[in-house]
Amino acid sequence: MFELDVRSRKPIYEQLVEKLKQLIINDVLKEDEKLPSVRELAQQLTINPNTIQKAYRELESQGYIYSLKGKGSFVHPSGKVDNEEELKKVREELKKLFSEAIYLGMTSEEIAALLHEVEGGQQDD
Amino acid sequence: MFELDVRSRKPIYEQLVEKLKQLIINDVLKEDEKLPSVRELAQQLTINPNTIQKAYRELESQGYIYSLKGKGSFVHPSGKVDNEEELKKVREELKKLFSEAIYLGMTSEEIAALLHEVEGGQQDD
Amino acid sequence: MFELDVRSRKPIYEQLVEKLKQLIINDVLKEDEKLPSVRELAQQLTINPNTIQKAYRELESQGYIYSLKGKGSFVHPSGKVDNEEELKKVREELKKLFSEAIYLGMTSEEIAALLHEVEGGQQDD
Amino acid sequence: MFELDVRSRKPIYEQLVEKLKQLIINDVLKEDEKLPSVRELAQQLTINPNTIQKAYRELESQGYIYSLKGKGSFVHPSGKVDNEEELKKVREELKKLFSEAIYLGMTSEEIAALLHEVEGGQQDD
DNA sequence: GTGGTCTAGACCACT
DNA sequence: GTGGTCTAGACCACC
Repeated sequence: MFELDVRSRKPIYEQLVEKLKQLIINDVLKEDEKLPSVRELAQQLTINPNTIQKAYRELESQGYIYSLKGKGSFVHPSGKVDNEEELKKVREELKKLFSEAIYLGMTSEEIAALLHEVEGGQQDD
Repeated sequence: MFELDVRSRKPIYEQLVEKLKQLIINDVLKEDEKLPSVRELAQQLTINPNTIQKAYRELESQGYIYSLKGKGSFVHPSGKVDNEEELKKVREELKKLFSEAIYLGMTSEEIAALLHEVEGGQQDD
Repeated sequence: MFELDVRSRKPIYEQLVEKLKQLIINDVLKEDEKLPSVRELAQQLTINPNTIQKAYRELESQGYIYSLKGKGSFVHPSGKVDNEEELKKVREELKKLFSEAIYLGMTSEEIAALLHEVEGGQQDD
Repeated sequence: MFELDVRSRKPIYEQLVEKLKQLIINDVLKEDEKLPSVRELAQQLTINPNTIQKAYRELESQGYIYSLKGKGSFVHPSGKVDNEEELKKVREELKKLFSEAIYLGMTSEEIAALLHEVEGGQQDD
């Protein structure tokens, strides 16, 4: 399903969160689709189930998925994502990254090009 | 000078690195300007000097400052920052953030507006 | 495993970095092989664990090893070492050393012989 | 006469030692030629005289110069340099650098080319 | 007085 | 049990 870089200094559960977020964002995992079970995914990735558990908990608290006891975890419909807090974080991050990119020599045209490249490849809901 | 969150999961020295990077990028700390001494900053922030030094050392290895025994630490002239590796990381980060921002409902116009806001406020060397 | 000179003006952690680099370069420590744990090595060498960690951290930032929380530190596969910057430094060092060697009376034949001696003893990946 | 990089993490007196060594090796400073006086050089480079003093002391102990009380410091005739100890160090350094260069991807041909380049540009006594 | 190194010892996060 | 962070406090090298 996806690759984790065990060599990264980033904790595995964080990598999992990011990867799953990307899958949801890019509509590979559709609204209300069931995610693989903790045990299943743990076996597939040969990773400790606790680590998967932690990633799912994080995704839930960020509003990307919801869990039903005894049934599993599911993708949260995007329109309903509780996003105010997340949006604020993203805006702050963007501002920080923009100034860093410019400092390192990128022009705003290059940055905008990158934006439109991403925009083009993404499915809107 | 700035606020640190000692309770954050993010290590203090990393917060320091980020804050100082921002000050350098936004030209608050100018080329070859002296940073506060390790001990001085430690006292100001009521933090252990070793922690400050760890941050300074990281900034040095990333090319943002240089340190002279017996003299102090200084802002590295921006033209000489080794940036190829850093730039690659920044580009990846931007792409990830763009897709996340769009997913959370931002339009590319809003993002572009944010970019130009940052661009306007930044002093070129 | 190796000898350190605690009396040297060269810091212990730098001596450690050099020794470990040599072991990696000469393929004594193979790709993805686990290095001794920080505490283990500290005990073996009767040196403070923090000092070992400083060395490991430096090796990591230079691309020679990677560290995983809770698992240990491992040799980075050589193909992936970021080497452009390092190579530049090495070339400068070589030129300086060559001129010094010649000044002290070595012939270029003697130097070349030394080179081939090293070359013969080294395992390529 | 020469440039010192105040931004280098290498102590200034060590930079001085290296620069002067290079001048002697490349025959810019000839046998028995008088070096600039400590005070003179200190003023030229706007550097503390103690720092110059320390560099001269180091060069003397390595056999590159000799000092006459009240007269100044002079270049040691190269044939008479006490070089056994230095040579041993240089050989060790060369071996270490060779293996590092090969590890980073240089071929022995490239290294040899570098050697002959240096050899060609150097004046033998 | 400045940065840099080292120790001893505590506590946390991850697996 | 592993690496990572942080503190407190000592000592050194450089200018």
